Amino acid sequence: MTLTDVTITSRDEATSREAVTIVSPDAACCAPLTRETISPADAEVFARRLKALADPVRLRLVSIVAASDGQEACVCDLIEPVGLSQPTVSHHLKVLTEAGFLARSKRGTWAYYRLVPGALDATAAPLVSI
Amino acid sequence: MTLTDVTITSRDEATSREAVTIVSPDAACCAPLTRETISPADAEVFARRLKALADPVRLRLVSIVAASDGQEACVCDLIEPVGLSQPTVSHHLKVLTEAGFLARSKRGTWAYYRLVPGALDATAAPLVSI
DNA sequence: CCACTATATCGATGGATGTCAATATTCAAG
DNA sequence: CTTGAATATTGACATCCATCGATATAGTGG
Repeated sequence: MTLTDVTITSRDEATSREAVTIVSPDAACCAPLTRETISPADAEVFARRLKALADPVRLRLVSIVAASDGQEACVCDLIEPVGLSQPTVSHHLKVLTEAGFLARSKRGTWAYYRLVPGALDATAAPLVSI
Repeated sequence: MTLTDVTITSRDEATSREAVTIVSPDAACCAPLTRETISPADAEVFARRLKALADPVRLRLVSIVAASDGQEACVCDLIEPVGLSQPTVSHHLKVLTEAGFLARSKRGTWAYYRLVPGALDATAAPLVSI
């Protein structure tokens, strides 16, 4: 991403939120940044992924799927372990799928959710390099 | 970790009326777990930590602090970059501090927030081993 | 003590989210 | 085509959360 030096006005609740970037070194009066910071857009994307995981039920669902044979589990086998209603489990699985952590494949009447390889690692990696 | 009661008893008796379901000889009818799954309590704790990070503003705050000299930044230097009100920034910093990602130290009138070493890595680690 | 600055807390508010019951949809079997 | 089962979607509701303005608290200097 490109650096855009922006004179940040006061809190004029305008919509220019994407333009906030790191401070150029010459204007280092207050906070000398030694590295580049995450861009607002990247933070938004990353937060969305983390939010999909930041739920105890969804963490358990991912864990059960990951621990299942072939890293794949049927919905009917996920309802009982988490102890919630079928629509709720379906909702959580949808959130995880839309976030890229699970993938759905239907076989007959059953829907199987499998772990997307590398999805969890791809989310963990930016954390250590933040 | 403790192994929660993984009753792998299938719900086979549900269809015991007259339909003799043909079960494949490999007996992999439902969900054979090959590994241990996360406990509900651990999922709750982990989800709480992830939730503290799953916000674009907080991710940017952590990033700015991490990129600052000495991995430490004053509140007054964090308000402008994120473009939000001072109470809101203070709120986010509190959330991050209570979650163990930041630590606060007051010097004079100013409050400095610094990165807690290893906190991010400790959160990223369980993700890859889920 | 008083004024000023930096930060934290409080109260309110609009929007996001987790949950369920009811219903729709999809698919296999008769 | 009709029935039944597995799953997804919808609508409603309660709760949580990000944000702000107003205010309180703490620390510095006169």
